[in-house]
Amino acid sequence: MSKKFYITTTLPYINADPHIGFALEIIRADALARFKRAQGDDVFFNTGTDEHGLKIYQKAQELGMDVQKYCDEHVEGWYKLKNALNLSYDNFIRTTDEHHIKAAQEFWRRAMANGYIYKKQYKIKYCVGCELEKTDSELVDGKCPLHPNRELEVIEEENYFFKFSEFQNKLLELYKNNHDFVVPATRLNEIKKFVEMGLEDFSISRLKSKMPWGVPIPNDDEQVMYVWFDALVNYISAIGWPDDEEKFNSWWPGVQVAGKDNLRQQSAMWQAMLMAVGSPNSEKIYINSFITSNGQKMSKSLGNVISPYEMIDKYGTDGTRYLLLSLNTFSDDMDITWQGMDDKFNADLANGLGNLVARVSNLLEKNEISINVDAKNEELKNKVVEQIELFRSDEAIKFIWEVLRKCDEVLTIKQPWKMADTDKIKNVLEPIAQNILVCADLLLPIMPETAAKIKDVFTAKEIKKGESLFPRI
RNA sequence: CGCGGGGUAGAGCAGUUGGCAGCUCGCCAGGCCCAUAACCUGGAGGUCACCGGUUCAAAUCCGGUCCCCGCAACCA
Repeated sequence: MSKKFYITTTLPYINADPHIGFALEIIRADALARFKRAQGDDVFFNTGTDEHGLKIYQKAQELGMDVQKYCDEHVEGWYKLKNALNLSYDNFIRTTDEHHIKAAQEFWRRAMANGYIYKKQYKIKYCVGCELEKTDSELVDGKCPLHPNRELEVIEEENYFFKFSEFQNKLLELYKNNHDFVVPATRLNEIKKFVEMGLEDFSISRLKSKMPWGVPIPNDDEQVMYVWFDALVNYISAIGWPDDEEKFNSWWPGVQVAGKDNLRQQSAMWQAMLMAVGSPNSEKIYINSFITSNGQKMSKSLGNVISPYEMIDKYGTDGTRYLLLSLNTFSDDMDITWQGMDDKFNADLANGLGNLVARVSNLLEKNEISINVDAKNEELKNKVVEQIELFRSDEAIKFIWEVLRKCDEVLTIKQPWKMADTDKIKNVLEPIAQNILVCADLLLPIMPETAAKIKDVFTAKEIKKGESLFPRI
């Protein structure tokens, strides 16, 4: 029986446009999913959209639209990403899906039955100027930075709370017993420290009168679930929880990919929630760093936003996948610029891989040579597999490019274009073409179309040079 | 003394069982001419933030200083 592998991204908020950071997240998940499939594993790859909450509700109100209809329209922008980035996900969940809503409610019931949900009064700081609730971290000197002359109102509200505080020791134990539960290690360390400092219960509901756009709470008409409480449940509702237990158990626990802004939610809160309903914890959580542009956070006001669609226009789907997968997302925030990406595209893809395929296939065509395609390079394969397993596609790419570079070097030294004897030419070109084929195989999870094209070129009976893979920019 | 990360060639980075300081891009010179003005070779360029300590030997270990960046909870 083949191994089961479940991987999921986080669910982006539906009202925003697809962000480059999410593109990175989902491409990385996609590459790992494709890799596992190529290894023969049975893979389930989940993504989707988070569709509840105040922001979405307000936006729909602004537009005078029915909220569900607003979501139905906006989800199209997210569906588009599948083709644009050539994603291979098996499931696209929407938190407004009927099944998901029922799952979230069942999750609530069980957590409640186990004594981890309770009601309490709590104080909200409210800025009349903004007409918004303010958290302490938003305040400057105890005042709203936008309206420093107004006093904040304190409103008492009764909400449901989740007993997060009870899970401190269990979470610490989880981290202690699973040294790579959160990858990279620095993030595990970060969350460990956070949990060690002590946990406070958090509110998981909102008054329906103020914000009706949420999952209804079982046995309470006055409140709805706070958006992320329901959203997190998607990771298990997507694989059949709670009604299809067999399916659920066959896939869970799974691997999660998230941005560093999600470290707490995924590796602490969500894990505590799973404990609260008696489900196993996640298998592993990969935390990506952020992508910055010109050293700054991308923001509309700075005008330095790079959208995935712009990248695709310029570099193509595989070019975009390559550039993003070349980043080391486990280090500091990664800075990208158009100039830098142009340079890398030209160096690695146009001058590197593309040019190499062109020169080799051209020589094979001119001399009418076909090659034995049964090629192996175990050493390279092992190194690449190891890195992909560690979620280090950037390192895997480095190993592959070392080999490609070597191919260029051998060509220059042996100068097969000067040779007259076809056998001698073949002796030079065949091993090179075979190495390229091995690389193509290994590149399949990273650049699926390009890998297929390269395979087509060199496995043909009559090899033809064909179109260039990556024209220079 | 809140928590965490970082400061290595012009740029981006790698480099912990301590042992002549590396990679990619860019730059300069040469080679090659099959290929996408592509490819190959060589070179210039760094007192590894600073100060002190341990050691035969420190980018790497220890102590201190300066600077930068995240987070500080319900911002899903």
